[in-house]
Amino acid sequence: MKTKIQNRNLPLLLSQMREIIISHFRPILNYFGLTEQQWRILRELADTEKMEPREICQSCQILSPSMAGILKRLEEMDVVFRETVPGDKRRVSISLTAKGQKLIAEMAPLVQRQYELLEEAYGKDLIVQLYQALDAFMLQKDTVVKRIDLPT
Amino acid sequence: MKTKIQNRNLPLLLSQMREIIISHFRPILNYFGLTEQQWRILRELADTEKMEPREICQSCQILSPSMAGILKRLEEMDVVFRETVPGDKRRVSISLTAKGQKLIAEMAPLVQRQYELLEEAYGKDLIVQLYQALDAFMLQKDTVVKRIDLPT
DNA sequence: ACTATATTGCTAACATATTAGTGATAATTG
DNA sequence: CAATTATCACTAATATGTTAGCAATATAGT
Repeated sequence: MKTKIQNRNLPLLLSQMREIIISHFRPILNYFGLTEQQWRILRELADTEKMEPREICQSCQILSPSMAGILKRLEEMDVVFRETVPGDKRRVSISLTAKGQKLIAEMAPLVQRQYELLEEAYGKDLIVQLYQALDAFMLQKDTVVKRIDLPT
Repeated sequence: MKTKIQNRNLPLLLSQMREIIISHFRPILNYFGLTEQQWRILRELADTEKMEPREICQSCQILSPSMAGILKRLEEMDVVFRETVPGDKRRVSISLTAKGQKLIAEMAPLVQRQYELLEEAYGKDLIVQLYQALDAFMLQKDTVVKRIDLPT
């Protein structure tokens, strides 16, 4: 036996990479009492203003069932609010409250400064190279990939 | 107000990238009744034979408290077993059972074939570029990065 | 109009993540 | 040797991930 997989584990490599980066920002989030998911959502809302849960799910890599609980807590924290979409009673729209905008404004310079420190430490080249590789891939993200046949 | 973060969200970009890749393998894992974490662990064990929980946690990006439950379930599935390390009664060692090795042997060719399909679809260049960027970063992963001062 | 289907957000149940903390053991120090 | 500290695996509590499925509403086709 003793089978080994010949290919490297690309998803794991990406997870490890992400962990290295996010570890430098986690202290900031913790300081403001936010979880990673909460911060991801607030940050998207800062860029896009109004978003519907489904859109937030897609861009923030969070599933709908998780989103329900997270949004509920963000509402209780009074940093986001929801309003129904006129003309479609199923849909709702999420936005930052004034308190939420104030929070973003307070965190933004700290986050940006930490990104600068990251570039200083690793060198701008490495970071740029990584962004380029990721962007090149993302441009083709809708490429159709064949799926292997699974035994029935 | 209306503050925006100037930098792109690198951790999110890496998560999205990972999701694109892993989505092509998830059907294989599901077919064999494995979760992503379970597969990650089995795959590492296939490469390294004996590993202690702490080592698995590090390489598989899983925290110790999660590991306890995951290993318990893998034991119940009879794909791994644990033995105590002689000379240190705190430590244990995890290995694949015969059944676990058989499972790996069965899955390996399917996983490898899917990696090939991935390369065919996206082009080898894109994949190589991505590996190079990640590897270059990983070589420097122990670089010391300054941390911003958080307001007291 | 009427039916069938799709979409949206939600809940339930279970698995895993996250953080803090525990008991047992080992290593270190005085 | 005794006392302190560190390490290791684990548990507890809560948050989120994952999968399946539901009710309400919207859309398309007849």
